Amino acid sequence: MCMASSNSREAVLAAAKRSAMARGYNGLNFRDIAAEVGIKAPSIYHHFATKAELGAAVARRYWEDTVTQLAAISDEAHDPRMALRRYPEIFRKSLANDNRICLSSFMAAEYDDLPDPVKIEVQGFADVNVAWLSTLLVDAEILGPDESEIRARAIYAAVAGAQLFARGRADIALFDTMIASYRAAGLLPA
Amino acid sequence: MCMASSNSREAVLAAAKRSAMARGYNGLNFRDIAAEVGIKAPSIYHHFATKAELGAAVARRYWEDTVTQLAAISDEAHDPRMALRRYPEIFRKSLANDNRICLSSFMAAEYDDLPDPVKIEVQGFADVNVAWLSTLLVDAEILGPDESEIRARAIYAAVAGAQLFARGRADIALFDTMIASYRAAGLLPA
DNA sequence: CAACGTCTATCTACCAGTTGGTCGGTTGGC
DNA sequence: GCCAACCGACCAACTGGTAGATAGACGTTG
Repeated sequence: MCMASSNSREAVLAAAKRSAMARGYNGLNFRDIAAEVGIKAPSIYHHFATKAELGAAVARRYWEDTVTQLAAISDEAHDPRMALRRYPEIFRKSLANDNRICLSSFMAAEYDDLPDPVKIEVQGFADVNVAWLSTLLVDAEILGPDESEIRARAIYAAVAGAQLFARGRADIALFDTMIASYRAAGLLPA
Repeated sequence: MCMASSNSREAVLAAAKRSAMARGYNGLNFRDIAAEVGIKAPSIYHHFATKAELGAAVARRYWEDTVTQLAAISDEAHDPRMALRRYPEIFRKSLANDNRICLSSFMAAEYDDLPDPVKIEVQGFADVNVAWLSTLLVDAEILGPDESEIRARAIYAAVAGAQLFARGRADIALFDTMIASYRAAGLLPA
């Protein structure tokens, strides 16, 4: 019995992503993923040669999905300020989804144990976030192009930090409070 | 051959702390710690009954040490603004020490896998940071007591986030840039 | 003072569970 | 008949943890 080629692969990728957002790269494990997908562990090797490869694929898919979400936000918004205002939504959604966090934060913590291909894809997530923020900060005329990237990095780190803090208390309201505080302080546009 | 009672216990605690700041609670492992201390793994059970107990002791010691460091900063500083300015130093030191990070950030990520006693001690670290920041924000007349705690939490999360980001690139200069950006934006007092 | 028991810190040897990964075989669609 | 997708059985490495023995420091007692 075999399903259409890509179905299992996609299902593995999706299950692994969910797991990685809750338990990190070290927490990823073939048996649990397989069980969730409804196949056996060795079958995963048919789609991914090693754990490192699976991890890299998960991280890559993660930032690709994020590009889509960010694009959706900028497209829907009437002006760049409005889009920037909605930025924290992405991080909020993870918390709302079983107290999970950004895969990139988790894996930045696990830095020492990460195979190189995984590291590269993890950095990709931060890169696309910073690029999006930087562009919008310029478009919204909040900062000039010379300062926007640095500020974008600061915003990304701060929002990710708030997400991590809220996870540690399993309290999403804390996340909202911190984002509001960033706005009040001037880090994020009000 | 046996050493004075507390020496090994302290050495285990110190080695475990270093390891936890690099590889988290899940990365803690009795054999490596024992090897670093110069004893065998089962000997650790003479000082700590379980891994959870060791983890909790490490986390507790961690925030106790932080209380000392924070107190030193406020004591040395001539005014509260000066003390606040030096706050990021603590996080910077971990990065300078082999790209390690705040144990509390790491364990907030590992939240799902943490035994309850460990969770409690980990939250203690954030608590003492927030309390210290909150007091100084009021003393420096930057904020009133009604807003200071919320802002303190935001600052803590932002600085921890910057630390995490910098670790993900193994680049301490990024940390400095982000802190500078927090100051420019108004999150931290300039 | 010597003999004794005791307590602490440590050891060696071992165990069961989990992990990433391998091997050889089966199944079913094209 | 071929090939992708899958399976059961297995393995070596590593994990937290246990059992039982040993070696030395120390106070007590004959």
